[in-house]
This record gives sequence, structure tokens and C-alpha cells, in this order.
Amino acid sequence: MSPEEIQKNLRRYINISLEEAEQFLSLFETVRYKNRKVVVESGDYCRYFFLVEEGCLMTYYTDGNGFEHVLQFATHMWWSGDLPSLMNNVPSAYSIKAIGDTSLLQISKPNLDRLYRELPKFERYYRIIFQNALVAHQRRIIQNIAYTAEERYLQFREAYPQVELLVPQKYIASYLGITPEFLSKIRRRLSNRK
Amino acid sequence: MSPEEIQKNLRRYINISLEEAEQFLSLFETVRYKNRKVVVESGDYCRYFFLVEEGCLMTYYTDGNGFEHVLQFATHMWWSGDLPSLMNNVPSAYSIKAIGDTSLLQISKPNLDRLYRELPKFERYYRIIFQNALVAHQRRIIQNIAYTAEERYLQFREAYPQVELLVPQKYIASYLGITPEFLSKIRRRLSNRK
DNA sequence: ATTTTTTCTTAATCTAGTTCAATGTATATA
DNA sequence: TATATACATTGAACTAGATTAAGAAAAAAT
Repeated sequence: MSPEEIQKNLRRYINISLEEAEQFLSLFETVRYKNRKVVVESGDYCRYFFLVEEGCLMTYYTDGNGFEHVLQFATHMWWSGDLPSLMNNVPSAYSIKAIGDTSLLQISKPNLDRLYRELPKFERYYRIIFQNALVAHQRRIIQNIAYTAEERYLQFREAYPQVELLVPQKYIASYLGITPEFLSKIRRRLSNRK
Repeated sequence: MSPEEIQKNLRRYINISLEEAEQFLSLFETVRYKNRKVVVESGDYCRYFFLVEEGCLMTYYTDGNGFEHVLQFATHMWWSGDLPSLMNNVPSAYSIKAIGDTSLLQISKPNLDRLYRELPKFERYYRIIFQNALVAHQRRIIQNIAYTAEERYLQFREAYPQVELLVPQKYIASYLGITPEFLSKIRRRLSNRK
């Protein structure tokens, strides 16, 4: 990603110069993953915080019976990574894999610490990023406990139309907290109704 | 709350002097609510960010059929408030009420802006607060989609034993995404098993 | 191009959790 | 001390969504 592009994106939240955008970028490295490649395996240490450039990262939890439950889809300019693992150097509770061929910018914990130290305005940047993520998570919790699967599916489509095109349906079902079979049923129901 | 106590609490995340703690406190006012009093009504503007001193604040969403769904319980030294309403001056999606007689420190949006401006280390403080809250919300989403109601109830008890003592069971049921009747059934099942 | 693997659909059966309605029990307030 | 009000329990009937198993379709890989 070019410094100009980064600057433009970050300016949604903080006012930074082109030089600062370059300094920011210099702390990252670009990595690429093929479709379905695992980026972080649960139980391993998550050593980077990721910014998705292209493609999609899916974060998921694997339960005691081996079932996968999707926590997050991250597309262009979304952040991803296991925060407790990254921050406290503990094994990651989640796995992360690429959906479609994916290009990432990754920053290590030492470089993130350096970023906060050398460019304190990034405390503000991430304060806003986390605050917005928190608000989105609050909304999702309420949707999960207050609405039916069909309503959640419609709200999801509305909110993340790009994601629906990129991601296999079984993962969308998992994100919604239902089985792929039941999502299939919902979709039929909806198409019959129209 | 005394400046010393505040200093001690904030020092979990940032290094602040007693003077800074006093400056911080000066931006807040203390308010008290009786048990069951509504602090913020959904549809109204949430004009403050709240720090619970004593008692408990419950944030909840009221759906189209008038059912209440609990988003958060906040006890001593937890933050609460409707962030989108506070930040973007839009009507609040949630209501907030006191559970038990409750004492709060509240800061207005203008004072919060001033705090960030005059004491930039509070960007860091809230970055960490929101980051931790985000992690907790991620965990809750996974628990909701990956575990049964009984498992969620046991995990809740484990994680928030103080809350279980303070809060009526029907609200805990709501937090867990189940009906009070079913929580009652779960509790009977558990006590029979022991 | 063909084969293998992954993803999606359909249908029958089953179950965790809901709904409804009644009864019981604390806890406030007069 | 009585009386209202909020809260908790129980059980019977019901339903949204899970499970299992099979086949169809699409996408990768050879």
C-alpha cells in the first residue's frame, strides 16, 4: 500500500503528514497468503497485528468437538489479530485463516510499542479503532440474543454486502451462530417469499 | 472517590501523578440513583460517560416487542454509557438503569474532549480500556454461539461472581440470552446434580 | 478434461430452549 | 401488619434450530 493511500485512510481518525504515514508504514512488512492458508493457529503465539490490504482474514474459535465458530471477517483496511496473545504473550485462543488470496501488512509487538512511543497520536488512532470495534461487537451481541436467525442473516447482508460475496456460506452461518443447513433453509424461505 | 483511590486505579494502565488524578476528577460530577431508576432512556441523548463508584449500572436494549435484552452490567470502577450517542450526538439505542442504590462519576462529552486535549495520556488509558472491553465482548460472542445455555451460565458465574449476588436472576437470564424460566430450570438441574 | 475436494441443498427426525399460565416467595411501601 | 409489587419456580405444550445422512453442484487440483 502506498504512503498516500495509508495517509488518506488514517486521516479518517487522526491528522497525519505524509512523513508520518511513511514512518508508520516502515514498521510493517507485507505478507501474502493463499486461499485457506492458516495465518495463526490457536495455541500458537500471535506475534503480529494485521492490517488487511486485499482478500479477507477470518478469525475463528475451535470448540472441544472440533467445530469452528467465526468471530470476525476482516477485509480491506480492517485490523485483525488475537489481542490477548499479542499483548500478553499468551497462546492464542483463536485461529486466523485467509479467505481468498490475501495480502496483509503486519506489525510486531515491539514495533507496535515503538509506534505508540514515537508517534503518540497513534494511541488516539487505536483508541478510536477499538472504540468503534467495541460498538460493533455490542451490536452483534444484541442481535444474537434479541433476533431470530433469519433476522440476523438479513441484518448481516445489509451491513456487510462485500463479505457475503467473498466468503463461503458455511462460514457466514457460523458467524451468525447457526448451522450451514439451517442457513440454506432460510435462504430458500427468503427466495420463495419474493 | 478520593484522588488517591483514582490514582491507584488508573495506575493499572497509565502512570499518573496525584495532581493529574485531581485534574481528571475535577472534570467529573458525582450523581446518585436509587434502585431501578433509569439513568439513560433509549431514544434520548446519552450526554455522559459513566464510571460506577458503587452499585451497578445495567445497559439494555428494548426490542420491538418490548422485551429487554441486557448488554452489560457495570460495577465498581467499570465504565458505562452509549458510545455512539455520546460521540456522535445521536439518540441512544440502549437504556441504562441502576441496579441497587448506585453512585456514579459522570463526564460530559466536552469535558472528555478536554481531557484528551489537556492530558493526552488518557488517549492511552481509554485505548487500553476499550481494547480490554473489546476482548471481553469477543469472548462473549464466542460463548453465545459455541456453548449451551448451561455452559454459559457456569462461565458467567465463574467470571462475575460479584454480579450474580447483586443482580436479579431475570436479568442474568437476559444477559445469557435465555428466558428467566429456562435459567430457573438450569439452576434446578445443577442443584439436583450436586 | 477428469478426478478429487469442498461447498451447498434437501428432508426426516430430534432437542434445547420458548411460551403460556399458574403458584409461590421475597421485598417494598403504606 | 397488611398489601402491593417485583421476582422466582414449575409444568405442559410448542417451535426454532440442530443433527444425521444423502445427493447435487461447484471449485480446485491433477
